[in-house]
Amino acid sequence: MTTRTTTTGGAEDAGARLDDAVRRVLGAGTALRPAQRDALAGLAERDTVLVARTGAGKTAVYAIATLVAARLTVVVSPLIALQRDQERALAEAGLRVASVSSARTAREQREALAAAAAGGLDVLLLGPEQLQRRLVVEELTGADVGLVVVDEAHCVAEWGHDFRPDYLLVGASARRLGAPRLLALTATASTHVRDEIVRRLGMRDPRVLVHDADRPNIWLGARPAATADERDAVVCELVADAPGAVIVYARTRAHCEQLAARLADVRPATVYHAGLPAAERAATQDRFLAGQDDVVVATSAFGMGIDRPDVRLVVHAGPPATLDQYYQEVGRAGRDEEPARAVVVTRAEDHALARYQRAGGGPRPATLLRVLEALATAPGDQAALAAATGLGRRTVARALGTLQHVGAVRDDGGSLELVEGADAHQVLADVHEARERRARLEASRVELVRTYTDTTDCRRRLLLELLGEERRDPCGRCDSCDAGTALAVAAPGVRPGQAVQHAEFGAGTVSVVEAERVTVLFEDRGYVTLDTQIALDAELLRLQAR
DNA sequence: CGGCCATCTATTAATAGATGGCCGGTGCTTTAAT
Repeated sequence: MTTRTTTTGGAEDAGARLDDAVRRVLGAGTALRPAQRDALAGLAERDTVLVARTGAGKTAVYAIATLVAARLTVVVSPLIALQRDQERALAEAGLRVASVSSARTAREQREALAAAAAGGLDVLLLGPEQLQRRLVVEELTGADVGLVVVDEAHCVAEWGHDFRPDYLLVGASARRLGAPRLLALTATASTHVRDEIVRRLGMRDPRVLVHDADRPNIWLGARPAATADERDAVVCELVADAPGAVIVYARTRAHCEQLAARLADVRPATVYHAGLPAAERAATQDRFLAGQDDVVVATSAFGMGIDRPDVRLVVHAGPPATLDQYYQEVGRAGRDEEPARAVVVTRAEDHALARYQRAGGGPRPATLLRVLEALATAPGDQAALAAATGLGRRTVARALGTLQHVGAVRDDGGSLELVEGADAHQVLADVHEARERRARLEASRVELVRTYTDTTDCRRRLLLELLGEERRDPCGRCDSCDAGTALAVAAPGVRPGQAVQHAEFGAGTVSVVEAERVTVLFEDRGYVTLDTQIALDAELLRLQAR
């Protein structure tokens, strides 16, 4: 175990250290961008959520912070492929970096952890699952961890609940490493996703910095279709007419295959989804990134790490899962700042799939009871609980995430404990309540996608307000603005972020303001779209003073 | 919730239409067998 003491020689010294770190990471003559400067200032004192577009240099932020602090930074990253990219970039900047994942041999993993514990590393990259391994926890507990970075932090909110439950445990794991500072990074997050990131990671009084949400060079549009055939025909027509590189998003693997086959007459297209062999997926991605292929038809699997500058069109054949995800996928267009387009083509029935996929289930009450019993009689870590209950590790992780969320379980230095006085029936009731609330929120997020696809108001304003940026005027770069159907907002005083009280739905926050409608995020109901004038006139909705 | 496939039913015997059941996205991990 090594504890490094940093000599703090006043502000001048700190300033010099920062300048030196900036030079080392960005190269001589490159200045920090505003987003980077904001994030770095104050990171030493407070947990931070940084929402900034891809390419804004989020990696450089923690690289610089690491050099300034001269302590170990642990980076939680969702994909091994991303870890690999980051490792390369950080090594190029001269940082001592390693990663722990199943892509590494047991020996490499031990060496990386030993180096981390001995002060021989600047950055250690790993996935959330690794933080549940005893070996990893023990080594890192002895390390001098100053900062935990959660990269692609929207995964905490979007994947934790069902898909990758270990994401729900990242906050507790981070605190176990000696309560280091937390930095959450993401390119896109609506206000409620940001809130959830903060809550789930257990951040204390964090700064939430949002930069450059808008991508002004991307024209936004939506096209309705009466039938599936018409929808796919419109998609093909859009692809045929588009210059340069195109990404087509579909919701199912089968639909990807169908669309690619149909496109073959128009433009050659490759398919990308998680059902394909890893080697084929990698080859498809490489060919697209290298500019050898220009059209990819993909599910949402084609996402993080896709950074090709000259994508001219992103088409969605069917509605995206959520608007958060939509903006993330749209954001892969026009990274070179040249004009690009994003069009979603939908048929009303297509929203059904999203409703199904987001309904979610969560652990069954019987499963929760077994885990609760095991916790009462034999507390231990995740692996021990899996053995004690006879449940899979994944099931246990899911149950623990759920139980932590309702405050029934505490993660205390490697061992999980039942909170004193927790009553099983009460816990199950709390879980049920939390699940109902979540189901309502998820259902409302699906409806919000419909609000977007169906609006005749300015689409950009709608998207940006959801992401927490207020726009008063139509953007002039979407189909609604082109058609002249986007109107200035009629009801002044109803603004994004405004706290409101609704007669039936209770307390909420204004999320999106259209000309005649307002979408409010209610704490208990999720997103609800109301006719502004009617709601105000009937006194259903009251604006709260700040 | 809706699409798709297999099976069933009805009826101018090979095909149309109805019915029921199943499936749908995202990635880490680890282990067992070559």
